[in-house]
Amino acid sequence: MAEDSELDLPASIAASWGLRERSGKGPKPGLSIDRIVRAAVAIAESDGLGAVSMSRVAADLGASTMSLYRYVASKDELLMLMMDAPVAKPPESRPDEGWRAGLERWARELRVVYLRHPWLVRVPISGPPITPNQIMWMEAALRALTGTPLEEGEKVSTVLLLSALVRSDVALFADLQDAARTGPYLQHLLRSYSRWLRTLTDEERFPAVRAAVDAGVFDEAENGVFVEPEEDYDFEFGLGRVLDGLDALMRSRSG
Amino acid sequence: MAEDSELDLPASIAASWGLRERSGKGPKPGLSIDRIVRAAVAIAESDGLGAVSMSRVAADLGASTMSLYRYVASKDELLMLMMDAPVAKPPESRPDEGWRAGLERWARELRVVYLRHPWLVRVPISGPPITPNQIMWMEAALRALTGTPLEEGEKVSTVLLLSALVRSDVALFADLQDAARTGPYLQHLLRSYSRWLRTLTDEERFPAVRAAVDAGVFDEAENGVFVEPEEDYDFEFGLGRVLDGLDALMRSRSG
DNA sequence: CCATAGCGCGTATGGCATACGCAGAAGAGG
DNA sequence: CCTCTTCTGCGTATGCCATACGCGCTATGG
Repeated sequence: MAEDSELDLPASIAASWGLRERSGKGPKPGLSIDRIVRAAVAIAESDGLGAVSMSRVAADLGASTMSLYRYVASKDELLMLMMDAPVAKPPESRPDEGWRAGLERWARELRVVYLRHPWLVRVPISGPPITPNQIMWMEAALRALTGTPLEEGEKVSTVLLLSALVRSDVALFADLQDAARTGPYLQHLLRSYSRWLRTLTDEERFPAVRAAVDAGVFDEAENGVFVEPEEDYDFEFGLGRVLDGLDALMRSRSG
Repeated sequence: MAEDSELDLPASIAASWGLRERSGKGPKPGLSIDRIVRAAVAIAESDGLGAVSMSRVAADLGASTMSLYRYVASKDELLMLMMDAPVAKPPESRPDEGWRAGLERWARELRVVYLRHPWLVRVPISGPPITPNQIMWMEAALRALTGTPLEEGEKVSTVLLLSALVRSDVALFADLQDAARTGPYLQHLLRSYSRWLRTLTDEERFPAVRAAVDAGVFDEAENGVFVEPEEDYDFEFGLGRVLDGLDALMRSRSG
């Protein structure tokens, strides 16, 4: 009864925090959570998240499908662990830089990680983060905000806001990549998005959308700009606005 | 060759824009896209997006599974149409209110719609919006920004940013609802999130997270606050920051 | 009146996650 | 050394799922 709260965390998650004791009995395990997660990530990396099935992962490891369930209770658990793997270590905090530079760097680096693994935004999220690396990223962002006049709740809200910004930005890129994989059909649809939008929106009912379309805002996808989004316009704009808004709040408090 | 660009839009999407001519031949259709979408939405509403299958939709309509494919080319298409249905009509623009009040109202109303239909954030998005109501919401937001010193691209970025804010906020609520549906297991896990976070994070490696936990930031889920989030703290904070950031940018330009 | 286009749907295929149980491996305690 | 317990890999089976295909029918335009 003393440790009942210990027991209801998924076993593999507990393992990722290093909280499992091997009983030493029984046969030596032929696989490991780590190898399974790595294999699953490799599949997502090359063929997209949709290609990750228990049978495929097992086949790539030369094992049978059901043997995976000795290590992972369900596919959902595997997905949770997959989300934790590629984010690796968050950026170190530099004491010399202010909160703004710190958050900027944090958000940009998170975005780079997500861009390298676009399938991350496709994992259906089921609850707040509990895996180690996810928490470490949160720690890094919160650390950049220590010493600011924000309340704790506001700091967490800020981190959520920045994460949402990164995820939504990368989602646009993931769309393009998925489309490219699915075949030329969706790809063509995306490329002609601007044209379609113009066809469907008449000047009377959609003047504002038309203005944006005619200004060429949606032509990015038609050229290749979207495909190598090292420095993305949308993202930098959103990041700038959010940080400006934080700056305004802090100034109104400290001064 | 003149109309080739007309042909590669999914038929049901074209129908939702009112672009289909019925040929009048053949038997009378026993179903309609509208009824199918409504039935699918009803299922998502009551049992979650995961319960929406072609067979379930057909059964609820008293039809066979395959008959649905006469109206909808694929389940993905159905999902697209489902996303369009509940957002209905966006708020009307009020000429007397400024951009800030307009965007505030827009974001809050969008959030209310999403909160009423939390499954919306669970639909895997596959590309930019093309359905009529989605575009009308975009129009409404862009309209609130006409007359501001923002460039067209910046206006669109702003709308994307606000949508991301709404979606990420509602996603938290959707987690809770899904957990409640899945059974008491996940529900309990979510309720004890704060406790778990505290157990897993030691003071040395996670001082900032600990500070937030100890300040009670994550206790919301433990009480019922999260469940009736009519006015949510995170959301209003994020919205305020983004609008403040926009305000700063506009001031720096117009003055 | 009949060709044709649109309709409903039965059947079949190939995928998926995963429950269950068996057979064997290997350390633990006597 | 023996046996019991625990853990392993995995074959089999269940019940979902989306959807390709083709047949029989219907109603209308020519």
